Amino acid sequence: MLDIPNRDRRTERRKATREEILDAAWELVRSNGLAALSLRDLAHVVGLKAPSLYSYFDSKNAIFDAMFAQGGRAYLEQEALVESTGDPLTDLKAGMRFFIEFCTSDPARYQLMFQRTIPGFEPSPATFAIAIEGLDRLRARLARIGLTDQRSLDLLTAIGTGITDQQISNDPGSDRWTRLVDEAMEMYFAHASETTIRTNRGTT
Amino acid sequence: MLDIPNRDRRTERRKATREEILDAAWELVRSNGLAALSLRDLAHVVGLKAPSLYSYFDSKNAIFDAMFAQGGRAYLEQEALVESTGDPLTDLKAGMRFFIEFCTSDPARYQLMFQRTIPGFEPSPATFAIAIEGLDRLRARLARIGLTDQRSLDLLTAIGTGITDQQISNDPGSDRWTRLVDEAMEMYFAHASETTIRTNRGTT
DNA sequence: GTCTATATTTGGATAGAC
DNA sequence: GTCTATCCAAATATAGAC
Repeated sequence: MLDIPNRDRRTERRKATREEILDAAWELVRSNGLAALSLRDLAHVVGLKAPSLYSYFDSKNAIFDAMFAQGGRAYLEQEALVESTGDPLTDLKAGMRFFIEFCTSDPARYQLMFQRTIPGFEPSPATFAIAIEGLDRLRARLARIGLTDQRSLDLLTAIGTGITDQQISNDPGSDRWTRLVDEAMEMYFAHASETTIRTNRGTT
Repeated sequence: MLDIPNRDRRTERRKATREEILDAAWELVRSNGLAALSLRDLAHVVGLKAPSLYSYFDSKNAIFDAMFAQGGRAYLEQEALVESTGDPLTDLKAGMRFFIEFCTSDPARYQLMFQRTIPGFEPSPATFAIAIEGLDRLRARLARIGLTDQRSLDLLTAIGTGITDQQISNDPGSDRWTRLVDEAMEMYFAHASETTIRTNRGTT
């Protein structure tokens, strides 16, 4: 018998280092902000010199792209765990609680994925597809609840991002706005129900 | 008769140039974004070289500070023009329409004043005082409508900033979210009224 | 007050030795 | 794959002549 036929240790090591780099990048952007990420700092954290990073990523934006993709996959994974009860209001609350928790728990990630504040960065098509998949899941979830018209969905996303932004901007690390989620969803649900009924009456 | 006794032409000219510079700065940040403002570009627009700006402002942040103050004064002026009818819902709608219009009509100004995205910039105490005055006016307006508890105010600001952010981020220059203001305020008002009544019943 | 020239810093990115 | 050395670009800010 000869040696084990090329169980690519090299590729595995390479992948592991890539993940080390991305982990360090998250650490840095969480403490210094997204805009402050520099390749020198990043390399230093993982014990390399800046040019060595180019063996793993083509550019700084390629690193942002990989981070965006990680964020998208995390969203899909966690979103799948949100359980449906069949009761519209309960499910609406749970869905919104999840979204806001996902966003506020990592402001740097939120900034990267949902606000577009890095000059010159756009996710690659492959990465963007992950984000689109996330939006589709959200739309499907709301459709199951009975919400399909654009106007209602827009109002809902405004409430969700409003709570998220206020929480991140004005009370980071606490819950002054996030604790309003359930109340906000009750308010919204009452309104949406009434509007739908009224519309149906008008149409029939 | 001698010459007119020192009607400080020098000081007036200086002030005029300062305003020219600030006008040019607004122009640049509106078209290129707040973060992209450079002193070279700015100087070029007003027909100067970069170092000459230091005759008018101590630093780049001093320019941002002056812009912030201008924004604050504009807010106070325009806010004073919003008329009160005495009808709570009508006034609530008008107040929120004003706020959202003020913010969305100039995203760069909104970014400067309400989001804190410029690394290293904080408004000076004098400038910040203008912003505080604006917040006080807002609080007074809502108190006249009958809204005083923090929770209700927080929910309201979340809705306002949510509509603003979504409009700016996802449909700039149009009205996909801003047109929802009246509906959102009806929803909110119905909820706030109900909550208050319920609370009063519980208390009495 | 405005200019030229320059200091200083800080990035991203590349070349080529090892 | 990693390094040293370097390039290149952009930006704020200062010094000193005029």
